[in-house]
Amino acid sequence: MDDRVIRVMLVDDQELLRAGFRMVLSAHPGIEVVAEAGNGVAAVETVRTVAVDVVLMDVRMPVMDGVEATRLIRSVAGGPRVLILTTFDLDEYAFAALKAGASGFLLKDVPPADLVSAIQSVHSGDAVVAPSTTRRLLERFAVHLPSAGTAEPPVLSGLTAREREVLVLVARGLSNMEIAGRLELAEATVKTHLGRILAKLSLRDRAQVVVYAYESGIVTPHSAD
Amino acid sequence: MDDRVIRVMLVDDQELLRAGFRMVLSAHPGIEVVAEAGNGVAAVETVRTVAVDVVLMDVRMPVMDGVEATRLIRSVAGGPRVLILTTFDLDEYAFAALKAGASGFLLKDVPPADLVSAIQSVHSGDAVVAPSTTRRLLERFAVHLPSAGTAEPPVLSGLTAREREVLVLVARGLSNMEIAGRLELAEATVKTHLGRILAKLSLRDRAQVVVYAYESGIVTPHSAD
DNA sequence: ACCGGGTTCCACCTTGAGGGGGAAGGGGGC
DNA sequence: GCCCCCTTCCCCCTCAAGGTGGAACCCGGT
Repeated sequence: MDDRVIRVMLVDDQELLRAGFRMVLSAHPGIEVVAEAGNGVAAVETVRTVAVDVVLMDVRMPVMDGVEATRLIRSVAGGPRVLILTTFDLDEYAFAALKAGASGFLLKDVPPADLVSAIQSVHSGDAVVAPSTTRRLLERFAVHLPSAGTAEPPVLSGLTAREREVLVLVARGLSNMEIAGRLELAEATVKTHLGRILAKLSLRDRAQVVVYAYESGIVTPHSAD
Repeated sequence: MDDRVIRVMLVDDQELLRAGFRMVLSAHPGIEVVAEAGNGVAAVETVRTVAVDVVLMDVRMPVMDGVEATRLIRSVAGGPRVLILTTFDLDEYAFAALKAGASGFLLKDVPPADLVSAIQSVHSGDAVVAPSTTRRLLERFAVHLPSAGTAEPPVLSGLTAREREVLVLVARGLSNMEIAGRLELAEATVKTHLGRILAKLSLRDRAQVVVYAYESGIVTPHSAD
């Protein structure tokens, strides 16, 4: 059914990431990267002139985000199918993108083999969802939560880069000493960062940090590290 | 994480089909077929005596069908996960099986490589759905339909009822004193229970309890209480 | 009657966690 | 240069947390 190669477009604001995907995909004879774009507007314009089968689309981008770009691309008949790529396993983005017409949803740390098969599935009209997201999807489906909910944004905005690193490790259940070892810091430094995390997020102790991390989607059950 | 092989049980009334699956799976060193059954009743009895990690379950079977067998198998704590296999892409069966506690749903014509990765995904706690079914699932979800939900929480191995109560509150970020107040207990009692929880689950502190609770699905993000 | 497990609570002890306060280097903005 | 913020690390202090051991009660099975 697939005699021709699948023509893929990469849409992501990070060039480095696009380069990585291009390298992975170019290793496969059945796939060819025929176009790239750094934001949603460029992506929508490109699919008008270049023949594309599948779009790999980042969610977070400047100018126009992936959800809106997906909606515009899918609004055109015979247009390419869109496969969403994100860094975090955020359900809100996933569902918004799927409602906008995306055919699937994958994490950026997807193994190359899975990426290829996902592209093939999408191209043949099927939908794919990252395993970890599928589980949540099924849970929502089976339990049928009130849903439709507009979940709150992950407000870790006030946190510095270092603090976010510490937060993630706290959320994995590590002690201050273990975190210090992992980040090659003194325990005192870790305690300083953690103290600021607690203050900024209005949390009391590390256990609440773990709760916050899961509830906000910063970490997700069974996500690769 | 997966040093041991994954122990699989095949449940299908057609011997020929079991033989086919057994051959495919035996080619993989990470998977071992340790049991087989020709109907739901036999399957339920077998999982009581044989250690099984993943059950490949047919839906249509004499005596007891796969949906009911799945429900019974999943009602036992620490029981194996169930992956549903069907010949036709019938949504009704898929959804019924998923509601009964199945971790996934595949067509019998699944490529061997996909079957193996599906078994591994299910074994590691993720859910898998055949691509074509995923698409229907998403379509249904996008419209969000109503459905009668029977959500049963996963039962913990070894933990007593009281310990599970304490565990849930710990997983919500409460301190020992707060838990004591909520359950109308002395703090000493809460500490006793928590101590046993830590010992039984091989955890170090309450932060790891929170991680465990989320990872095992005892508590889930966005759940109203 | 006896035993075992669950639940409740106590006292005692040790340590990691968290808060307060300070200090020093580096880098970006003005 | 100066200031601000991030990052790094220190000391001191307090207390919740976790570990150990013991005890009492109830209930169900032997």
